[in-house]
Amino acid sequence: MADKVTIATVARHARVSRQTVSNVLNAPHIVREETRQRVQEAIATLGYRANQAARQMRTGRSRLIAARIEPTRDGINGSVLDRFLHGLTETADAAGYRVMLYTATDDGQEIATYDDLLGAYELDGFVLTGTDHGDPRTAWLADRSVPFVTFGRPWDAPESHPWVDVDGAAGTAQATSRLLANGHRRIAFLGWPEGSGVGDDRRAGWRTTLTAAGLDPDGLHRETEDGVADGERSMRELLATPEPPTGVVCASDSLALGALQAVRAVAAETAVIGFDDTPVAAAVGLTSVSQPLAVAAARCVELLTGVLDGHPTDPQVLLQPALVLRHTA
Amino acid sequence: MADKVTIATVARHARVSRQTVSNVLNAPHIVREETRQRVQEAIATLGYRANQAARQMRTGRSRLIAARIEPTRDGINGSVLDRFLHGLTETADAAGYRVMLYTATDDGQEIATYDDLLGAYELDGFVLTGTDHGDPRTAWLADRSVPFVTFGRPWDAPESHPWVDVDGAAGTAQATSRLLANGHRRIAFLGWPEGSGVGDDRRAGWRTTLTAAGLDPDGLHRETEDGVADGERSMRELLATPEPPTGVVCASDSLALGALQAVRAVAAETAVIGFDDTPVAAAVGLTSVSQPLAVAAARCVELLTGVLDGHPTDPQVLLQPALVLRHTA
DNA sequence: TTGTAGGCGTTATCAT
DNA sequence: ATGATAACGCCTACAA
Repeated sequence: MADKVTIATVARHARVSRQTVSNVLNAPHIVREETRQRVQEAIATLGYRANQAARQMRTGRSRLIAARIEPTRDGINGSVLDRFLHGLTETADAAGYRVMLYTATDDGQEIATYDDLLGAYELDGFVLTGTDHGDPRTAWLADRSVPFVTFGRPWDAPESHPWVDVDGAAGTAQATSRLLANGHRRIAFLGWPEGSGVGDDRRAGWRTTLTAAGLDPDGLHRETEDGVADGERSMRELLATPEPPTGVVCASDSLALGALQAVRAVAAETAVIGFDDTPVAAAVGLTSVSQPLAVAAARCVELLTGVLDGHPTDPQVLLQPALVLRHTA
Repeated sequence: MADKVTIATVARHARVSRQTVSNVLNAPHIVREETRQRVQEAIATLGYRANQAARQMRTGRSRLIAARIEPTRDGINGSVLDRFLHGLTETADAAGYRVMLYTATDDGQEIATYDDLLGAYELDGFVLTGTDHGDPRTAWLADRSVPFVTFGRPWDAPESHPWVDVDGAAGTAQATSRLLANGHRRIAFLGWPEGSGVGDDRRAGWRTTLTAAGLDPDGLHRETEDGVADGERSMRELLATPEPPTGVVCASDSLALGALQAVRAVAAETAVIGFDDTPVAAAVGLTSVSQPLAVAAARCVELLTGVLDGHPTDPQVLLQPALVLRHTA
């Protein structure tokens, strides 16, 4: 490794004081143009980079944000997080921040990790994913006034902290409308047990759309855990009813894939729409609701850096999903 | 936020000097047991955490390693990286390191990022994925003696740097053997154009196994880009030959999924085996070769921290994949 | 507009 | 075995 280039090296090279170099970096407007040029040149030729550790010691800011990486549970929906993280890293980078990863198996452990991360690395902020009712993590962070954003609404208290989310109800409403437009009248919904914010939201979009069309949603929905097998089982049940649905909207691509298998097993023609537009959906030709993940990630970074850099933006962002049409509906 | 707890706070609380606290942390053996206990207690009650920035300034080490997150290209194979990153984060954590993310669109840009990261954050090391023949990135890092490990062999010079890889040839050999054991004699291979280390390796496993069984592999393989549509097209070609294969081994789950669709389209019974055991494979019941990604990640961290902490281990690790049997073979 | 002095929290060196 | 002192690179007063 070459000799370390510090602010002093640059100062010597540009024949100015260290302070002037620092000013060029942090307050360019107070430096005379000619001097600024000379310093910039020196910086470029020497390949100087401000040492973050030293800067952090002085300013207390690390320009680091943390995000959790989860153990691809079901696998199919895991790719959502993957794409979100990628977007996060790109946008953070552009804003001069870096993303640090951590894992946690439960909320308690995750909070302990916050403590660690904050103490050791003085992280500037957190991006949380998968929040739910009464999330202890947000309370902990808020108590200590640690800046954070969640990707996902706080279902209890919508205005309690900055968040970015995708309008799931609008997504399932779009899906349901699509089926209605195609002439379907008996449209079912496959989702998760009542009580999860995300799941209830997605079901609501389907329900209100059906109701608005003068149709009765009763008996046309099934609730299970998220999984291909669960989706298949539920769909079989629906297909076995006296008046089986001719179309089904699902809360996830996993459920949709299961539904699709059930449909094909009995050689039915039932239309199927999934949620998340995962690679699996693309691969099997499944019509699915797509979340704008890159945009969501970018908004998260904007919100966070806005707070950090003192130019806060509108703290709640609800993005609209889009229906990606393929072969199944 | 509560008052910052520094080494001085702990020292005062335990009625020792700052240096003694530091010694308890970094060289416990030279501190008298009784003193050590008292200091440990103070650390615990105060919730003290060594400030990494300050430590880094002094030692020049950040306890940070970097890994790239890629834009889920095909999507199906993207989950491989996802699972690898998760493993990386977990193992690094256990070893006292943190993972920092970066993105890059090409090798040149990635190298520029190394420069940034090294200059600004003094990263301790890198974990590279997806290396190929004559990779400029490894050369750059080696030139500057930056510690790094690759997940993937340097196909040119196997001993040039530490790496961890999965034996792809062994994987396709297993797959081929499985088909042979099931009585298949015409076993095809769907892979990528010659020239990629990984692709050639996987094809070699199939070829040698067939040859060893006294069978002729000629004309039974197709090379395309990686994608579901490509796999389907190639498989259609093979199925249209006078003596179509009764089984096919694929270099990826994407190709295998395409192959499966081609097979089903003509209502053939051809056995299909994929590679990577992605969630898609699990979802559609595709038999696939599974890479031990968590283990690979753990080995990468071991290799890297071994070098960093001065107890280097065997620098080349080749792991064995396993065949996951499902419905398609 | 530019230069000087001090300190952020830690650890290495040296002295006790 | 323990303590004092200096230094890592930077930034923020303040002085010139």
